[in-house]
Amino acid sequence: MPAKKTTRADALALIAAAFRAHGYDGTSLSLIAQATGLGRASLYHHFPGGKEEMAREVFAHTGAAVDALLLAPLRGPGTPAERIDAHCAGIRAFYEGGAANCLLGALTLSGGADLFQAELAASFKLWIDALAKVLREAGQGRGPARRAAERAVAQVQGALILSRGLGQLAAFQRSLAALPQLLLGDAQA
Amino acid sequence: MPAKKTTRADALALIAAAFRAHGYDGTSLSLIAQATGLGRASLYHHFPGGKEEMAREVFAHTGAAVDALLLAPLRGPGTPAERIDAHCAGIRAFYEGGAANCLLGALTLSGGADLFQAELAASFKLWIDALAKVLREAGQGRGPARRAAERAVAQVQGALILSRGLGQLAAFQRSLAALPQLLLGDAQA
DNA sequence: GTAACTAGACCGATCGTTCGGTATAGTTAC
DNA sequence: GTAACTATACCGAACGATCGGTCTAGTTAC
Repeated sequence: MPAKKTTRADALALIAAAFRAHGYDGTSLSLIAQATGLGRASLYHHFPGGKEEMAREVFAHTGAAVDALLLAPLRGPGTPAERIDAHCAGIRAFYEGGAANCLLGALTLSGGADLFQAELAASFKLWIDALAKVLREAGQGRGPARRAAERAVAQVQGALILSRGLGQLAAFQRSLAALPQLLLGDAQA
Repeated sequence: MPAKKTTRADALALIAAAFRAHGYDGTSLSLIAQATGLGRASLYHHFPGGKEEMAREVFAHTGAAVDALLLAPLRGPGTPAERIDAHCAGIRAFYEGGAANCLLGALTLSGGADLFQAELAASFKLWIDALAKVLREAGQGRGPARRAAERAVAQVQGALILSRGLGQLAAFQRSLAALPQLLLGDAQA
Protein backbone atom coordinates (compact mmCIF):
# COMPACT_ATOMS: atom_id res chain seq x y z
CA MET A 1 0.00 0.00 0.00
CA PRO A 2 1.03 3.59 -0.55
CA ALA A 3 2.63 5.80 2.04
CA LYS A 4 -0.32 8.11 2.66
CA LYS A 5 -3.91 8.02 1.58
CA THR A 6 -4.65 11.23 -0.18
CA THR A 7 -7.23 9.91 -2.55
CA ARG A 8 -8.22 11.58 -5.78
CA ALA A 9 -11.63 12.31 -4.34
CA ASP A 10 -10.12 14.02 -1.34
CA ALA A 11 -8.07 16.31 -3.53
CA LEU A 12 -10.87 16.86 -6.02
CA ALA A 13 -13.14 18.66 -3.59
CA LEU A 14 -10.35 21.06 -2.67
CA ILE A 15 -9.41 21.61 -6.29
CA ALA A 16 -13.04 22.24 -7.17
CA ALA A 17 -13.22 24.99 -4.59
CA ALA A 18 -10.11 26.57 -6.06
CA PHE A 19 -11.48 26.57 -9.60
CA ARG A 20 -14.80 27.96 -8.45
CA ALA A 21 -13.12 30.76 -6.57
CA HIS A 22 -10.46 31.76 -9.07
CA GLY A 23 -11.55 30.52 -12.49
CA TYR A 24 -9.40 28.48 -14.82
CA ASP A 25 -6.62 30.92 -15.57
CA GLY A 26 -6.58 32.22 -12.03
CA THR A 27 -6.08 28.78 -10.50
CA SER A 28 -2.37 28.09 -10.75
CA LEU A 29 -0.83 24.73 -9.97
CA SER A 30 0.98 26.34 -7.08
CA LEU A 31 -2.38 27.37 -5.67
CA ILE A 32 -3.77 23.88 -6.17
CA ALA A 33 -0.70 22.40 -4.55
CA GLN A 34 -1.13 24.68 -1.59
CA ALA A 35 -4.84 23.95 -1.33
CA THR A 36 -4.40 20.19 -1.42
CA GLY A 37 -1.15 19.99 0.50
CA LEU A 38 0.38 18.05 -2.37
CA GLY A 39 3.44 18.95 -4.35
CA ARG A 40 3.01 20.03 -7.93
CA ALA A 41 4.64 16.84 -9.13
CA SER A 42 2.36 14.73 -6.96
CA LEU A 43 -0.65 16.28 -8.62
CA TYR A 44 0.57 14.85 -11.90
CA HIS A 45 0.59 11.41 -10.35
CA HIS A 46 -3.12 11.65 -9.65
CA PHE A 47 -4.00 13.66 -12.74
CA PRO A 48 -1.60 12.77 -15.55
CA GLY A 49 -3.51 15.06 -17.86
CA GLY A 50 -2.44 18.05 -15.83
CA LYS A 51 -4.49 21.13 -15.17
CA GLU A 52 -6.99 20.44 -17.91
CA GLU A 53 -7.74 16.97 -16.57
CA MET A 54 -8.18 18.41 -13.09
CA ALA A 55 -10.65 20.96 -14.40
CA ARG A 56 -12.45 18.30 -16.38
CA GLU A 57 -12.86 16.06 -13.35
CA VAL A 58 -13.89 18.98 -11.21
CA PHE A 59 -16.51 19.69 -13.84
CA ALA A 60 -17.87 16.15 -13.64
CA HIS A 61 -17.69 16.14 -9.86
CA THR A 62 -19.52 19.45 -9.61
CA GLY A 63 -22.02 18.34 -12.21
CA ALA A 64 -23.03 15.47 -10.00
CA ALA A 65 -23.45 17.76 -7.02
CA VAL A 66 -25.52 20.15 -9.10
CA ASP A 67 -27.73 17.33 -10.24
CA ALA A 68 -28.32 16.21 -6.69
CA LEU A 69 -28.85 19.63 -5.14
CA LEU A 70 -30.49 21.62 -7.93
CA LEU A 71 -31.93 19.40 -10.61
CA ALA A 72 -33.26 16.51 -8.55
CA PRO A 73 -35.74 18.74 -6.66
CA LEU A 74 -37.15 19.85 -10.01
CA ARG A 75 -37.82 16.27 -11.02
CA GLY A 76 -39.14 15.23 -7.64
CA PRO A 77 -42.77 15.07 -6.55
CA GLY A 78 -44.84 18.01 -5.45
CA THR A 79 -46.51 20.89 -7.18
CA PRO A 80 -44.46 22.99 -9.59
CA ALA A 81 -44.37 25.78 -7.01
CA GLU A 82 -43.06 23.42 -4.34
CA ARG A 83 -40.42 22.02 -6.66
CA ILE A 84 -39.25 25.48 -7.57
CA ASP A 85 -39.02 26.43 -3.93
CA ALA A 86 -36.91 23.35 -3.35
CA HIS A 87 -34.83 24.31 -6.34
CA CYS A 88 -34.19 27.75 -4.87
CA ALA A 89 -33.26 26.20 -1.56
CA GLY A 90 -30.79 24.02 -3.43
CA ILE A 91 -29.35 27.08 -5.15
CA ARG A 92 -28.92 28.84 -1.85
CA ALA A 93 -27.13 25.81 -0.45
CA PHE A 94 -24.97 25.16 -3.50
CA TYR A 95 -23.73 28.72 -3.73
CA GLU A 96 -23.50 29.05 0.03
CA GLY A 97 -25.71 32.08 0.03
CA GLY A 98 -23.66 33.82 -2.62
CA ALA A 99 -20.30 33.21 -1.01
CA ALA A 100 -19.35 30.49 -3.48
CA ASN A 101 -18.94 31.21 -7.14
CA CYS A 102 -20.55 29.28 -9.96
CA LEU A 103 -18.12 26.99 -11.69
CA LEU A 104 -19.87 27.60 -14.99
CA GLY A 105 -19.54 31.34 -14.68
CA ALA A 106 -15.98 31.14 -13.48
CA LEU A 107 -14.94 28.94 -16.39
CA THR A 108 -16.90 31.01 -18.87
CA LEU A 109 -15.27 34.29 -17.96
CA SER A 110 -11.85 33.28 -16.72
CA GLY A 111 -10.16 31.20 -19.38
CA GLY A 112 -11.19 27.69 -20.29
CA ALA A 113 -14.19 29.07 -22.15
CA ASP A 114 -12.67 27.64 -25.29
CA LEU A 115 -11.53 24.41 -23.64
CA PHE A 116 -14.92 23.66 -22.15
CA GLN A 117 -17.27 25.36 -24.57
CA ALA A 118 -19.28 22.24 -25.29
CA GLU A 119 -19.49 21.16 -21.67
CA LEU A 120 -20.49 24.62 -20.50
CA ALA A 121 -23.26 24.85 -23.05
CA ALA A 122 -24.50 21.37 -22.15
CA SER A 123 -24.58 22.19 -18.44
CA PHE A 124 -26.48 25.40 -18.95
CA LYS A 125 -28.90 23.58 -21.23
CA LEU A 126 -29.53 20.88 -18.65
CA TRP A 127 -30.39 23.48 -16.07
CA ILE A 128 -32.65 25.48 -18.36
CA ASP A 129 -34.41 22.41 -19.69
CA ALA A 130 -35.14 21.09 -16.21
CA LEU A 131 -36.62 24.41 -15.20
CA ALA A 132 -38.62 24.78 -18.40
CA LYS A 133 -40.11 21.34 -17.94
CA VAL A 134 -41.51 22.31 -14.56
CA LEU A 135 -42.90 25.54 -15.93
CA ARG A 136 -44.68 23.67 -18.68
CA GLU A 137 -46.22 21.41 -16.07
CA ALA A 138 -47.33 24.60 -14.35
CA GLY A 139 -49.30 25.40 -17.45
CA GLN A 140 -46.96 27.70 -19.33
CA GLY A 141 -46.54 27.42 -23.07
CA ARG A 142 -43.44 25.96 -24.64
CA GLY A 143 -41.84 29.26 -25.65
CA PRO A 144 -42.64 31.30 -22.55
CA ALA A 145 -41.50 28.48 -20.28
CA ARG A 146 -38.19 28.22 -22.01
CA ARG A 147 -37.61 31.95 -21.95
CA ALA A 148 -38.54 32.24 -18.31
CA ALA A 149 -36.20 29.40 -17.41
CA GLU A 150 -33.43 31.08 -19.34
CA ARG A 151 -34.01 34.34 -17.52
CA ALA A 152 -33.97 32.56 -14.19
CA VAL A 153 -30.60 30.97 -14.83
CA ALA A 154 -29.26 34.31 -16.00
CA GLN A 155 -30.66 35.91 -12.87
CA VAL A 156 -28.74 33.50 -10.65
CA GLN A 157 -25.52 33.98 -12.57
CA GLY A 158 -25.88 37.74 -12.56
CA ALA A 159 -26.78 37.83 -8.90
CA LEU A 160 -23.56 36.02 -8.09
CA ILE A 161 -21.54 38.56 -10.05
CA LEU A 162 -23.42 41.49 -8.63
CA SER A 163 -23.13 40.41 -5.03
CA ARG A 164 -19.44 39.80 -5.60
CA GLY A 165 -18.96 43.16 -7.28
CA LEU A 166 -20.94 45.00 -4.66
CA GLY A 167 -19.18 43.10 -1.92
CA GLN A 168 -22.40 42.24 -0.18
CA LEU A 169 -23.93 38.79 -0.12
CA ALA A 170 -27.35 40.20 0.67
CA ALA A 171 -27.75 41.16 -2.98
CA PHE A 172 -27.68 37.48 -3.92
CA GLN A 173 -30.27 36.64 -1.34
CA ARG A 174 -32.57 39.40 -2.57
CA SER A 175 -32.36 38.23 -6.17
CA LEU A 176 -32.92 34.66 -5.12
CA ALA A 177 -35.98 35.53 -3.10
CA ALA A 178 -37.61 36.94 -6.21
CA LEU A 179 -36.90 33.88 -8.35
CA PRO A 180 -40.15 31.94 -7.79
CA GLN A 181 -42.18 34.98 -8.70
CA LEU A 182 -40.04 35.56 -11.77
CA LEU A 183 -40.65 31.98 -12.86
CA LEU A 184 -44.29 31.46 -12.04
CA GLY A 185 -45.63 34.98 -12.39
CA ASP A 186 -47.62 36.98 -9.89
CA ALA A 187 -50.72 34.89 -9.66
CA GLN A 188 -49.02 31.65 -8.67
CA ALA A 189 -48.12 29.97 -5.39
CA MET B 1 6.37 66.04 -31.91
CA PRO B 2 6.33 62.31 -31.63
CA ALA B 3 7.27 59.90 -34.35
CA LYS B 4 3.73 58.71 -34.79
CA LYS B 5 0.49 59.98 -33.44
CA THR B 6 -0.65 56.96 -31.59
CA THR B 7 -2.39 58.88 -28.89
CA ARG B 8 -3.30 57.48 -25.54
CA ALA B 9 -6.94 57.66 -26.48
CA ASP B 10 -6.36 55.61 -29.61
CA ALA B 11 -4.63 52.89 -27.68
CA LEU B 12 -7.11 53.05 -24.82
CA ALA B 13 -10.06 51.94 -26.91
CA LEU B 14 -8.13 48.91 -28.15
CA ILE B 15 -6.92 48.08 -24.66
CA ALA B 16 -10.44 48.41 -23.33
CA ALA B 17 -11.65 45.85 -25.82
CA ALA B 18 -8.91 43.47 -24.73
CA PHE B 19 -9.79 43.79 -21.05
CA ARG B 20 -13.47 43.35 -21.76
CA ALA B 21 -12.83 40.24 -23.81
CA HIS B 22 -10.23 38.51 -21.62
CA GLY B 23 -10.56 39.95 -18.13
CA TYR B 24 -7.68 41.29 -16.10
CA ASP B 25 -5.57 38.19 -15.67
CA GLY B 26 -6.26 37.02 -19.18
CA THR B 27 -5.07 40.23 -20.77
CA SER B 28 -1.31 39.91 -21.01
CA LEU B 29 1.00 42.73 -22.00
CA SER B 30 1.92 40.77 -25.10
CA LEU B 31 -1.73 40.70 -26.06
CA ILE B 32 -2.07 44.43 -25.44
CA ALA B 33 1.05 45.10 -27.46
CA GLN B 34 -0.34 43.02 -30.29
CA ALA B 35 -3.75 44.67 -30.12
CA THR B 36 -2.37 48.19 -30.14
CA GLY B 37 0.60 47.59 -32.41
CA LEU B 38 2.83 49.15 -29.80
CA GLY B 39 5.89 47.69 -28.17
CA ARG B 40 6.02 47.09 -24.46
CA ALA B 41 8.25 50.12 -23.96
CA SER B 42 5.81 52.34 -25.80
CA LEU B 43 3.01 51.13 -23.59
CA TYR B 44 5.04 52.01 -20.54
CA HIS B 45 5.72 55.43 -22.01
CA HIS B 46 1.99 56.10 -22.22
CA PHE B 47 1.09 54.24 -19.05
CA PRO B 48 4.02 54.41 -16.62
CA GLY B 49 1.90 52.64 -14.04
CA GLY B 50 1.88 49.51 -16.17
CA LYS B 51 -0.98 47.09 -16.50
CA GLU B 52 -2.82 48.36 -13.47
CA GLU B 53 -2.81 51.92 -14.76
CA MET B 54 -4.03 50.74 -18.13
CA ALA B 55 -6.90 48.91 -16.50
CA ARG B 56 -7.68 51.91 -14.35
CA GLU B 57 -7.84 54.24 -17.33
CA VAL B 58 -9.86 51.73 -19.28
CA PHE B 59 -12.24 51.70 -16.35
CA ALA B 60 -12.62 55.46 -16.43
CA HIS B 61 -12.89 55.51 -20.22
CA THR B 62 -15.54 52.82 -20.18
CA GLY B 63 -17.32 54.52 -17.31
CA ALA B 64 -17.74 57.61 -19.45
CA ALA B 65 -19.12 55.56 -22.32
CA VAL B 66 -21.53 53.79 -19.98
CA ASP B 67 -22.71 57.10 -18.64
CA ALA B 68 -23.38 58.40 -22.13
CA LEU B 69 -25.01 55.26 -23.54
CA LEU B 70 -26.79 53.75 -20.55
CA LEU B 71 -27.22 56.24 -17.75
CA ALA B 72 -27.95 59.43 -19.69
CA PRO B 73 -31.14 58.00 -21.23
CA LEU B 74 -32.39 57.26 -17.72
CA ARG B 75 -31.92 60.89 -16.71
CA GLY B 76 -33.30 62.30 -19.91
CA PRO B 77 -36.86 63.46 -20.61
CA GLY B 78 -39.76 61.23 -21.40
CA THR B 79 -41.93 58.90 -19.40
CA PRO B 80 -40.26 56.26 -17.22
CA ALA B 81 -41.24 53.61 -19.74
CA GLU B 82 -39.68 55.55 -22.58
CA ARG B 83 -36.50 56.13 -20.63
CA ILE B 84 -36.21 52.48 -19.79
CA ASP B 85 -36.70 51.55 -23.43
CA ALA B 86 -33.91 53.96 -24.31
CA HIS B 87 -31.82 52.39 -21.57
CA CYS B 88 -32.33 48.95 -23.04
CA ALA B 89 -31.41 50.23 -26.46
CA GLY B 90 -28.22 51.62 -24.92
CA ILE B 91 -27.50 48.26 -23.33
CA ARG B 92 -27.96 46.51 -26.64
CA ALA B 93 -25.59 48.95 -28.29
CA PHE B 94 -23.00 48.92 -25.53
CA TYR B 95 -22.76 45.14 -25.40
CA GLU B 96 -23.09 44.84 -29.14
CA GLY B 97 -26.03 42.54 -28.83
CA GLY B 98 -24.23 40.25 -26.41
CA ALA B 99 -21.04 39.96 -28.42
CA ALA B 100 -19.09 42.25 -26.10
CA ASN B 101 -18.46 41.39 -22.51
CA CYS B 102 -19.13 43.62 -19.56
CA LEU B 103 -15.99 45.15 -18.17
CA LEU B 104 -17.43 44.97 -14.68
CA GLY B 105 -18.16 41.28 -14.98
CA ALA B 106 -14.84 40.55 -16.57
CA LEU B 107 -12.91 42.31 -13.84
CA THR B 108 -15.05 40.82 -11.12
CA LEU B 109 -14.47 37.24 -12.13
CA SER B 110 -11.10 37.30 -13.83
CA GLY B 111 -8.59 38.81 -11.46
CA GLY B 112 -8.48 42.43 -10.45
CA ALA B 113 -11.50 41.88 -8.25
CA ASP B 114 -9.31 42.82 -5.33
CA LEU B 115 -7.56 45.66 -7.17
CA PHE B 116 -10.77 47.32 -8.25
CA GLN B 117 -13.18 46.27 -5.53
CA ALA B 118 -14.16 49.82 -4.63
CA GLU B 119 -14.51 50.99 -8.22
CA LEU B 120 -16.54 47.94 -9.20
CA ALA B 121 -18.94 48.45 -6.32
CA ALA B 122 -19.26 52.14 -7.14
CA SER B 123 -20.03 51.44 -10.80
CA PHE B 124 -22.66 48.86 -9.99
CA LYS B 125 -24.19 51.24 -7.49
CA LEU B 126 -24.36 54.06 -10.02
CA TRP B 127 -26.20 51.83 -12.43
CA ILE B 128 -28.63 50.49 -9.86
CA ASP B 129 -29.31 53.91 -8.39
CA ALA B 130 -30.06 55.43 -11.78
CA LEU B 131 -32.51 52.64 -12.55
CA ALA B 132 -34.12 52.79 -9.13
CA LYS B 133 -34.65 56.53 -9.48
CA VAL B 134 -36.65 56.03 -12.65
CA LEU B 135 -38.71 53.29 -11.06
CA ARG B 136 -39.54 55.56 -8.16
CA GLU B 137 -40.72 58.15 -10.62
CA ALA B 138 -42.86 55.45 -12.13
CA GLY B 139 -44.60 55.16 -8.82
CA GLN B 140 -42.77 52.29 -7.17
CA GLY B 141 -41.85 52.39 -3.51
CA ARG B 142 -38.28 52.92 -2.38
CA GLY B 143 -37.55 49.29 -1.48
CA PRO B 144 -39.26 47.58 -4.42
CA ALA B 145 -37.69 50.03 -6.87
CA ARG B 146 -34.23 49.35 -5.54
CA ARG B 147 -34.70 45.59 -5.58
CA ALA B 148 -36.11 45.61 -9.10
CA ALA B 149 -33.20 47.72 -10.32
CA GLU B 150 -30.78 45.32 -8.68
CA ARG B 151 -32.45 42.37 -10.36
CA ALA B 152 -32.33 44.10 -13.72
CA VAL B 153 -28.59 44.71 -13.50
CA ALA B 154 -28.07 41.11 -12.43
CA GLN B 155 -30.22 39.99 -15.34
CA VAL B 156 -28.02 41.82 -17.82
CA GLN B 157 -24.83 40.45 -16.29
CA GLY B 158 -26.21 36.95 -16.19
CA ALA B 159 -27.53 37.16 -19.72
CA LEU B 160 -24.05 38.02 -20.94
CA ILE B 161 -22.59 35.00 -19.19
CA LEU B 162 -25.36 32.72 -20.33
CA SER B 163 -25.22 33.74 -23.98
CA ARG B 164 -21.46 33.30 -23.86
CA GLY B 165 -21.74 29.92 -22.17
CA LEU B 166 -24.45 28.73 -24.52
CA GLY B 167 -22.57 30.13 -27.47
CA GLN B 168 -25.61 31.86 -28.83
CA LEU B 169 -26.12 35.59 -28.77
CA ALA B 170 -29.87 35.21 -29.12
CA ALA B 171 -30.08 34.32 -25.44
CA PHE B 172 -28.88 37.81 -24.57
CA GLN B 173 -31.44 39.39 -26.85
CA ARG B 174 -34.24 37.34 -25.31
CA SER B 175 -33.30 38.35 -21.79
CA LEU B 176 -32.98 41.95 -22.81
CA ALA B 177 -36.39 41.99 -24.44
CA ALA B 178 -37.95 41.03 -21.13
CA LEU B 179 -36.18 43.73 -19.15
CA PRO B 180 -38.81 46.49 -19.35
CA GLN B 181 -41.47 44.12 -18.15
CA LEU B 182 -39.23 42.92 -15.34
CA LEU B 183 -38.69 46.51 -14.24
CA LEU B 184 -42.13 48.02 -14.63
CA GLY B 185 -44.30 45.00 -14.06
CA ASP B 186 -47.07 43.64 -16.22
CA ALA B 187 -49.50 46.50 -16.12
CA GLN B 188 -47.09 49.18 -17.26
CA ALA B 189 -46.11 50.55 -20.67
C1' DG C 1 19.95 69.91 -30.60
C1' DT C 2 16.28 68.24 -28.09
C1' DA C 3 12.35 66.10 -26.62
C1' DA C 4 8.81 62.64 -27.82
C1' DC C 5 8.41 58.29 -29.01
C1' DT C 6 9.59 53.50 -30.28
C1' DA C 7 11.64 48.53 -31.18
C1' DG C 8 13.76 44.89 -29.21
C1' DA C 9 16.87 42.77 -26.02
C1' DC C 10 16.63 41.72 -21.47
C1' DC C 11 15.31 41.00 -16.21
C1' DG C 12 13.56 38.06 -12.31
C1' DA C 13 9.45 35.58 -11.29
C1' DT C 14 6.02 32.37 -12.22
C1' DC C 15 3.50 29.58 -15.44
C1' DG C 16 2.33 24.38 -16.52
C1' DT C 17 4.98 20.39 -16.95
C1' DT C 18 8.51 16.67 -16.62
C1' DC C 19 12.30 14.00 -14.63
C1' DG C 20 14.82 11.44 -11.29
C1' DG C 21 14.55 9.66 -7.10
C1' DT C 22 12.69 8.26 -2.28
C1' DA C 23 9.58 6.22 1.10
C1' DT C 24 6.08 3.07 2.26
C1' DA C 25 3.45 -1.09 1.74
C1' DG C 26 1.79 -5.45 -0.41
C1' DT C 27 3.19 -9.71 -2.90
C1' DT C 28 6.03 -13.44 -3.89
C1' DA C 29 9.74 -17.00 -3.18
C1' DC C 30 12.37 -19.43 -0.19
C1' DG D 1 10.75 -14.96 8.86
C1' DT D 2 12.99 -12.58 5.49
C1' DA D 3 14.86 -11.19 1.27
C1' DA D 4 13.61 -9.79 -3.53
C1' DC D 5 10.45 -7.56 -6.20
C1' DT D 6 6.54 -4.54 -7.54
C1' DA D 7 3.24 -0.75 -7.13
C1' DT D 8 1.69 3.45 -5.30
C1' DA D 9 2.36 8.04 -3.30
C1' DC D 10 5.09 11.68 -2.97
C1' DC D 11 8.79 15.37 -3.47
C1' DG D 12 12.89 18.52 -5.08
C1' DA D 13 14.74 20.35 -8.95
C1' DA D 14 14.59 21.80 -13.25
C1' DC D 15 12.52 22.29 -18.01
C1' DG D 16 10.93 25.80 -21.74
C1' DA D 17 7.61 29.34 -22.10
C1' DT D 18 5.49 33.39 -20.71
C1' DC D 19 4.40 36.72 -17.20
C1' DG D 20 4.79 42.02 -15.95
C1' DG D 21 8.32 45.23 -16.19
C1' DT D 22 12.97 47.71 -17.36
C1' DC D 23 16.87 49.31 -20.02
C1' DT D 24 19.29 50.73 -24.11
C1' DA D 25 19.82 52.50 -28.39
C1' DG D 26 17.90 54.44 -31.68
C1' DT D 27 14.36 57.17 -34.93
C1' DT D 28 11.43 60.96 -35.82
C1' DA D 29 9.53 65.73 -35.58
C1' DC D 30 10.37 70.14 -34.43
